[in-house]
Amino acid sequence: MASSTARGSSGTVKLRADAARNRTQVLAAARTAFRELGTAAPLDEIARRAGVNIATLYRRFPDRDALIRQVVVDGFTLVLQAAQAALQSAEQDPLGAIENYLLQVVDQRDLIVLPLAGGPVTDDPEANALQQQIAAALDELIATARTKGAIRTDVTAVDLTITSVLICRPMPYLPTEDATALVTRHARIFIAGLAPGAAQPLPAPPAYEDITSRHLSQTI
Amino acid sequence: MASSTARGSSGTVKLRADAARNRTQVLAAARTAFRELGTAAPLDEIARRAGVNIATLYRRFPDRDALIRQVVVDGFTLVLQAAQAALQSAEQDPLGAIENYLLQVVDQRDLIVLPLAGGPVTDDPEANALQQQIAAALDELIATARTKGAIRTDVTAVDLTITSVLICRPMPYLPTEDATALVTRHARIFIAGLAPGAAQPLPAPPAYEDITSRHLSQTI
Amino acid sequence: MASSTARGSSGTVKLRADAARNRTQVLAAARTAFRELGTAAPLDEIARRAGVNIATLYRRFPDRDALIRQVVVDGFTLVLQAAQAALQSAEQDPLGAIENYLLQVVDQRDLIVLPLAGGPVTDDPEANALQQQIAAALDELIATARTKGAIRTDVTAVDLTITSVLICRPMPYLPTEDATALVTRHARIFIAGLAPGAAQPLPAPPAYEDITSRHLSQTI
Amino acid sequence: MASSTARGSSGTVKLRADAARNRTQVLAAARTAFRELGTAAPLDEIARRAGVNIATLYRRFPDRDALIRQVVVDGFTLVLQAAQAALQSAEQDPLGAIENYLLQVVDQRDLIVLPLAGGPVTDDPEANALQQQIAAALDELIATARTKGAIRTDVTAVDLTITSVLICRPMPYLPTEDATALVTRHARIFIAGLAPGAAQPLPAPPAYEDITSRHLSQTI
DNA sequence: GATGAATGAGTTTTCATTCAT
DNA sequence: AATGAATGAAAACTCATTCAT
Repeated sequence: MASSTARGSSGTVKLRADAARNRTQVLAAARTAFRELGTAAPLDEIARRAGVNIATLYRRFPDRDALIRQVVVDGFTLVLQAAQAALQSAEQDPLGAIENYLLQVVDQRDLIVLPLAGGPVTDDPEANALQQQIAAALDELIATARTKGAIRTDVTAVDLTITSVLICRPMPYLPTEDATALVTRHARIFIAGLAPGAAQPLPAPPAYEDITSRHLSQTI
Repeated sequence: MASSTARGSSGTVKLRADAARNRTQVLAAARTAFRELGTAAPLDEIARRAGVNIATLYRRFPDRDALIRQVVVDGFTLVLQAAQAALQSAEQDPLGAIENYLLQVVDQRDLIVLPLAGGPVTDDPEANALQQQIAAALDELIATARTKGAIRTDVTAVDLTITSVLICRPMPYLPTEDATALVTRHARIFIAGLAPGAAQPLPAPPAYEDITSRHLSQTI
Repeated sequence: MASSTARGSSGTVKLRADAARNRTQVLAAARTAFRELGTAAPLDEIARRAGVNIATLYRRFPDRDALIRQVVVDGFTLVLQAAQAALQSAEQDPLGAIENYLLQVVDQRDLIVLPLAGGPVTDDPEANALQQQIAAALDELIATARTKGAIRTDVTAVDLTITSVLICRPMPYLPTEDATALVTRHARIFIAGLAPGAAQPLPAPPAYEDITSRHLSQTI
Repeated sequence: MASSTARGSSGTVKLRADAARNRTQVLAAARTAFRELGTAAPLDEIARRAGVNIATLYRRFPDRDALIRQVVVDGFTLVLQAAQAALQSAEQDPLGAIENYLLQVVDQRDLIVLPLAGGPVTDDPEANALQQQIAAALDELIATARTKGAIRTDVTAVDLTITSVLICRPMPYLPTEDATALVTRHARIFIAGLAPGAAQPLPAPPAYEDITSRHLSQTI
């Protein structure tokens, strides 16, 4: 999928084997470079890490934005998979399903580059579509849990969204294991806070529409 | 303070009025530029936003690092104040004190630029000192709360630290109010999760020392 | 004028002496480079010829277009001066005035870089204004000459315009003197052809409006 | 001819049908690209316009020069045909023959890419030969006309040459019909100026030898 | 014979930093 | 103290050319 095809003017096309390999390597290098250096990371540094010539990078991704977009789409795909996997067990164990979702996001946070300081994600249709699917899945997850009385009634899918974003923010100067350990703890405490009866009611979240499209496309 | 003095070879000196004003403006511009563009934001862009010449910026801050350092120190100062303020009420209402701390950080998150992707904070003695004071205050806050049985026993000051970091991460493409609303909700749920009896015990956090000094100076 | 001022967002500003000198040199270098290599001439080659750093060139002219535009405007200015000078003697000697105009353009053709292959002139207001003044002056020149019966009645100002363009086209691989000699002869024959009674009536020219604005701005 | 053969080490060879078609398309694309963008036009842009792969272009034309050379030779061929056609009627109507020549050049100017700013034509034997034949034909045309007293005695074949060059210069930003109309008028006026008795004697042209070979090969 | 792909060598453009006013 | 200006070095981007399929 993302790793072996490219979109041209006439839809998705199959790449030659070596080209597909290069494309994958560039994306992997971009992912880590973006996390370490921000989305303004030098493109030739990315090419170097990927072991390809800078012009090869440009052949696959005509500009920085195209590269960012694909990295983001790849990340969104993983998030969607986590959400859909969680839905499987939502009926039996709603809170556990939410926990599974968040912890899976934590585990894969190195691969999930949500838009960072330094560069917007333009309105990419693929990203937008994924985003809506994620929202739908999280909505269902929350609805199921609420129906079963497994979570506070004032928690919404938006809260899972923003938590996903925060969890995935890179912390470049912490060793990966430490960052993961800290974020895991954070997620666990957050999940505990989802349980009903615990606390004061939450203030109203912004309307989902207000943070969608352009805006949310930037942050998850 | 930070806005009207500068450290030279002979210690802190009083600036001329216009110079002090320029310095303040540069710091404000840097703060927002860092949040929007990352700490690699062009220095002349910062000068432009501050309405001063690039050479004037250089006169105040010999290099990018000096500028970052001061912005971070200003942010740390605010965090420390929030922590110390919270300590005042810790005896009477420990969980409320923690809540006060976190919500105050949320409220001021626009002013708190904790180190971002794109540039490390070098070992600044002033930043390090503040960081230790923050750690001490949060330690005391947690200790008091734990003694009073107001929080789960497996929660530590480190959890407050990492939460502060996550809360303050910029979300450049969300309108400020929306970002704040979302983060506020996140903080409230997290705080609820701090209450005792709620959940499964947490995994052990990394040793505080492991994430301190160079490392933590980068992430809080 | 063009050599010592620059237009910023707040109108025309006086340049520092050294900056003005650099600006002039860059324009001179651009003029010849454009004639020799086309408007796609490497900008660093132009900077080199001007004896300034490439970044200095960019400081004065934010992109290639700005540079082209100014070179064109400078050329248009010379053409306008030639047309207005010719008007002085139009009453006494109409055909001689036209001849003076064309031969003056020939003489200065090295300084007159009318838009060349390789780069459009965007709709620059200054260029457009000059162009209209040129058209007005040539119109008057032709009208006077026609009234006096000094030229064929089917000749129009457009014919002078297009002739100016052709005359000024660079011939990079001819020695300057040869090119000038050849073009001078060409102009003289053309002028002879303007006399009345000589030849068959010409086919109608395109409407002036049709070749004005965007279009004519490209060719004179 | 030019469109269906290629010169290899063993002389001219017949191309396979598809190869010949590709070659023709490349030449046509090159012709327009050169007129629009100058002879420095990107080769892959030319390949794109021709609908062939860049490597296919290279197979036919080993370098840019070979491509330019063929385009120029094709143009020279058309010019020669026009000159020779004009010679047919030179005896009966000398001035009409000259007019026929120039107007035919005007009509075909889109197909005639005489060397442009941006790149020299190397000394191609085929081009040189054509050029000499053109010069001979124009010489004869002028000689005949002069003998018959149909033109001014100070006009030479060089004047026809330079006029041909000027006429053919591309005016990329004018609609083709407008450009042609304007140039047609220009040519008609010029032709009128050729008639005897009209004007002051012209200054001497540069010696034919001085502008021949390398130089003239660049400009006609 | 044709093409997708890769690359090295430019060229353009930006930016941190220093200098002269 | 502040600014306009200049510059070297880096980064973005393009393009001619060759190679493998």
